[in-house]
Amino acid sequence: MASSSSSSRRAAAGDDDEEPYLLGFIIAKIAGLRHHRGRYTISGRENVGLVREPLNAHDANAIRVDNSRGVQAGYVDRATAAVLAPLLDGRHLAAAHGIVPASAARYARAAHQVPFQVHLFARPAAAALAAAALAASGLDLIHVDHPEFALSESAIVQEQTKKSQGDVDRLFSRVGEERKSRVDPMEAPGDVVVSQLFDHQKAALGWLVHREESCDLPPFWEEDEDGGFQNVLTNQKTDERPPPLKGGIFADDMGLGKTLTLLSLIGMSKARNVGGKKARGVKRRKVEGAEESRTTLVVCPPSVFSSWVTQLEEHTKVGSLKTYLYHGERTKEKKELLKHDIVITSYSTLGQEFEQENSPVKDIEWFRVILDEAHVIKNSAARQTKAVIALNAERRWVVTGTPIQNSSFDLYPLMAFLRFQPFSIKSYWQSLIQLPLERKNNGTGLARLQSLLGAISLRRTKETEGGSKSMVSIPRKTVLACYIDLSAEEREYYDQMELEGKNKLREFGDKDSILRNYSTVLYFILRLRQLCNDVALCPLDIKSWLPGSGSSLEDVSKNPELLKKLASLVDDGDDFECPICLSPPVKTIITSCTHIYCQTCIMKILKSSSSRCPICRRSLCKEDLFIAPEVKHPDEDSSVNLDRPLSSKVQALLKLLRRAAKEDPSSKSVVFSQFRKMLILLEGPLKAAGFNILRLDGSMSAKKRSEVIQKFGRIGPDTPTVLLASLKAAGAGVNLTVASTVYLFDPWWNPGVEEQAMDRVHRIGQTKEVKVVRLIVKDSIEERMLELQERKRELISGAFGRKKGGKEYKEIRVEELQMMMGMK
DNA sequence: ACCGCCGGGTGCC
DNA sequence: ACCGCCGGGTGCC
Repeated sequence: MASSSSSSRRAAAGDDDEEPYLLGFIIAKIAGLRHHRGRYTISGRENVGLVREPLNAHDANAIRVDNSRGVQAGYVDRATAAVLAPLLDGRHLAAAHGIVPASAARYARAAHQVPFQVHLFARPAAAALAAAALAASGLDLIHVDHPEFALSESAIVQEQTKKSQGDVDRLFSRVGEERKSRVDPMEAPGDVVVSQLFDHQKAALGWLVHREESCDLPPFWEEDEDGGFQNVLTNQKTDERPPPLKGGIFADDMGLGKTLTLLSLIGMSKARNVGGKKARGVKRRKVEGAEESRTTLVVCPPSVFSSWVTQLEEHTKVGSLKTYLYHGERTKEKKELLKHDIVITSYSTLGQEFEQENSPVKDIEWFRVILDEAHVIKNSAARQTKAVIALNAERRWVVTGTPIQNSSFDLYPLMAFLRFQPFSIKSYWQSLIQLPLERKNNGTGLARLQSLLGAISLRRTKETEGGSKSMVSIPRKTVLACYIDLSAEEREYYDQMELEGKNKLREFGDKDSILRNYSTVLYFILRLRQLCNDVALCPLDIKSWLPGSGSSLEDVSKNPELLKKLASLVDDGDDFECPICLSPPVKTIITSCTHIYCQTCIMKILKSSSSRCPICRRSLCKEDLFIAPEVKHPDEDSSVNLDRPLSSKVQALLKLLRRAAKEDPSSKSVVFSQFRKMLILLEGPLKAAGFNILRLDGSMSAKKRSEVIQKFGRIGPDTPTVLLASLKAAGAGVNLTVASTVYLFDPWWNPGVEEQAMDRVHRIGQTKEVKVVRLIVKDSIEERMLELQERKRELISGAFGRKKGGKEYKEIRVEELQMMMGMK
């Protein structure tokens, strides 16, 4: 539901008055996530579409929520929909548009519902009425004059991309690099092409065939370990494999023989088709049935017709490539066209037919479309351009002899033609490429454009040729465990905590009771895990949280339940955000209903309107707000008490690191922990031992993070050799291949999370063998977590199938808890 | 009992 | 969903 624009007649000055503007937003919930595939693809700050479903059988007010790829994620919760639907239907609201906070996106795939912002647009004439209706309904309209919140609809898109400008550039340059994987050259099909190809043409042919037939993910897409797919640029996620980009830009210099190469490509698929029939009988025939044809449509300016014809005559066997010139007087029969291997037409012919009823070129599902001298589609408004973009074909090529990245015309139509997502979506193209390009003061736009084009195009000049690297293969990875004995003192703490936990569990008794007290059990598990790492993680850290300064609000530490909730959030290194301003909270407030906001954000709302929690609508008064102590910023915290003896695990890590440094002083390591605090605790001892270290965690801004990664990537004397990283901060796309050793400081029961961490180091670009060392405390919850990992792996690999409906699922969970506590 | 309370079924719309 | 909510079963202690 985009805000509609009245662009058709904008002569009169008063016209602007009709433009819808952003009234503000409300916080609603996406409900029913469990029922819709779109939940897998919700990512942080994703814009989601709201689609009114007046004919929904269950609720006439239904409003569907689609993710940015158009896949349904759920519905707007019933209560909110009941308010919004009449306003939308009555045109009091011109549009509504959702945005999902990053923290909510993180749990969307597991949750039943997540909160999100719904931005509301109204025309001035209807705005007052809409606002009044919203107020009457009890929904809190958060106005745009909120300090953190100055945006228009387009600003939302900008906001989304702005957040990681540095990351974005790194991603672009990475795409530019990775494309250069070597592709084998190919000989022209002898039964069609009579000429001998030059080496560079064979290489080009190999590349063209590779592009058409490889099943690689399109640029910027990566597969994650749970079988889903993520676009590292836009953060879109999907569980359906994005289709490969079959085609690209063939931009060799004039005179290198592009047309001959293309004829070889066309002959190739024809020849293969014939050969395949013999070799693979049934299978091939089935595929053929699904395809309409093997006919290639060539679109070019009429001046180039003759070039194609002469090249055909000169280089191909007579009659081996049947060609039809679709220009001037021409057939209307699809069948007739499909009898040929090549149909050549002009851009203007296509343009003419674009709006006609029976145009065979428009309707045919072409095997392949080639746009030759593609400059014609520079004007995105032109009918010809639209016609070309609308053509049906799986394989799409743009052929040009001029280096297009230096020319000034709009390349957006090209992306649209190639169906190269997300650049084929105008707003993405604009914000990622076009705007930076126009700003010009830095090279951002051009650099991105070049790597983008580099990823999908082949361009050789007459002077330089080749430049291909050998295919990358990744060296081996070995995983070892280092078992650690706790000191007598640590063991005492640990055993005591474990005993307490076991007693509690026994006290709860039956499964239901355990489930009711789930959080308490988790609390013990958390504490035990912390004790394995370092006594200092627990429980002193909670005591050390001092009340916020001079506020009239009550300190959360007087409310143990809420404190526990906050503690687990912070300890797990989860960076949460205020759902009102979508930023990390400033002066964190936790409500009695356990929702987290900035102090200013929530106060403003409570003052302005209904005094209810924007997330759960429970009524709130000042006594329901608790101020959380400022989460200490790591930098202020590095002066850790060094008098304390080092924990057994820290000592073990130091030993391992020292040994590795002795063997190879230049080797680099990454230490992963799930506890941000642990990383901070490690800083002091490691520095004291003479290591040059860096830390990377979730509390850092995207900019800071990329800075850290960059620094760690430097090679040479006096460069950092140890990176302390939190599992979650080193997310998808982060490349830590300068390191060759990984220390997993603490285990996690989901093996996938650890895999992901290892893969930051063990991935394309790694030149050394990778060693992964798990640090495991003997006879502790950590050993049991390893066992659980094993079980999970079995579960994942399907050994247990899918027989866990309802109760059985619960049983597994309770068993897990009991097992963790050493009771089964 | 035209109630309260318990506990199972249930879960977007 | 480890919730809330609905509606059926139930009914001194």
